[in-house]
Amino acid sequence: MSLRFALLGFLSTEPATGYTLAKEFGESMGWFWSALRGQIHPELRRLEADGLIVGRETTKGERMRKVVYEITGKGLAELHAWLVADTDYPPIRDVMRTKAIFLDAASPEVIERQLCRHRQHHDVLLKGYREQLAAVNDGTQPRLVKRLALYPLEQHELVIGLKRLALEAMVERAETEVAWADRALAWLHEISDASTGGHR
Amino acid sequence: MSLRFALLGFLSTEPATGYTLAKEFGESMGWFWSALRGQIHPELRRLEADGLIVGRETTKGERMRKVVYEITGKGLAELHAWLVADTDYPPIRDVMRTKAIFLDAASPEVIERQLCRHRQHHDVLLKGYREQLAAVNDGTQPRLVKRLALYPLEQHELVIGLKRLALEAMVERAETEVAWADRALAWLHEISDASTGGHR
DNA sequence: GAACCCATGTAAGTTGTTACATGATTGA
DNA sequence: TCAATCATGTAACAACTTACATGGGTTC
Repeated sequence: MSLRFALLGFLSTEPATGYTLAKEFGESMGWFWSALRGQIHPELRRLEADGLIVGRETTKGERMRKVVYEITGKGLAELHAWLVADTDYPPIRDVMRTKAIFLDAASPEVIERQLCRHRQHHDVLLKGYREQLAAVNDGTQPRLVKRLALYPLEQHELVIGLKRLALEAMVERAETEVAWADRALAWLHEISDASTGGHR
Repeated sequence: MSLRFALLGFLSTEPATGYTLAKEFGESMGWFWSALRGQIHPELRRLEADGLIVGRETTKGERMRKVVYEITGKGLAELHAWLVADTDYPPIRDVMRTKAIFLDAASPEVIERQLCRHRQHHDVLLKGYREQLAAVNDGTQPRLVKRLALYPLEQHELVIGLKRLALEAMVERAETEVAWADRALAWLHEISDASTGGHR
């Protein structure tokens, strides 16, 4: 159910087309909630059917049809209800750790490779989140700028602070993963050295 | 596709019934990969159809039918192939952070409540993971004991180490979340105090 | 005999992925 | 004119949740 609210949240900052939303949910918005076009277009039609958004049909250039979606009062009310409601957390499904507990059946080389890739995966994410955070901190993050325009000055600290906290959480998580992989790799080398009889 | 491999992994330690698997994937195994009966029973039938496991029909007591599933050679080969293959990481979908960036539309009380619940959610998980980790460290974790029985003594350090690492990752993640929530709450109180004119 | 655990199974619905299918606009 | 980008949509499939439906075994 959360894509629905992620879309409403996005549209509560500014109207957008399905295409734009799909791009955003694969890019900046996708740092928190990702989704593909195949899911977004149908969801938008459902949101419109429920009266939470309205699509205004226009054209780009002469003939190119496009639909700009705007959030409605009812949509804002739904969004607020979701913000207040208890968050329901997804069930735990951790591929890497599930793999890790059965990786005793593989060679040290395979284990090492999996840990390196894990490190690399999260290192890429880490760089992305740090960039986003830097943009928030120097006031160049476009989504944040648009969101701030909706609020009076005395609220800006709250708006910025929440976005910063969200990004900091993602940074910290990625850092934790990288540090974990490094520690795991160090341990692996330690026990490999020991079992090869202390060669060097 | 990972439930398939989580089941194969479990069955590579010992045979089990669908019921037992469902219980495990809601309990100890569920600390890494959770699944419900409605998904497990059909998946077991698919695994059997593919020749990766075999179900041996027995009875409990006089009349109570039960099917104990065992992994086959082909199943072990599939499991090993998955261990070696590149892990594919799920797309990012973080409910709390998605909520956080739109929470500027809610009152400080709502924000505080969401952060408290977030802290509580992860604190409960943290306690669970710490218990599991303690059991691994003092050799009383039943799944680990069974897994160790499959390996010669000189491999035990590796088996234990991998399980410990997996649990440590979960502990660290939960700790990071709790610390984040605490920091967020402190920040929230700070800006609330400031905006109410420094009363006390 | 009541409560709780062991054990199986399925069907409907929701969410998410992948691939197909189409066409206009912009800029090099 | 070619490539990239803007724009829409759908259909098949895979993964997961929820609810229904049944019945034996064990223990107090």
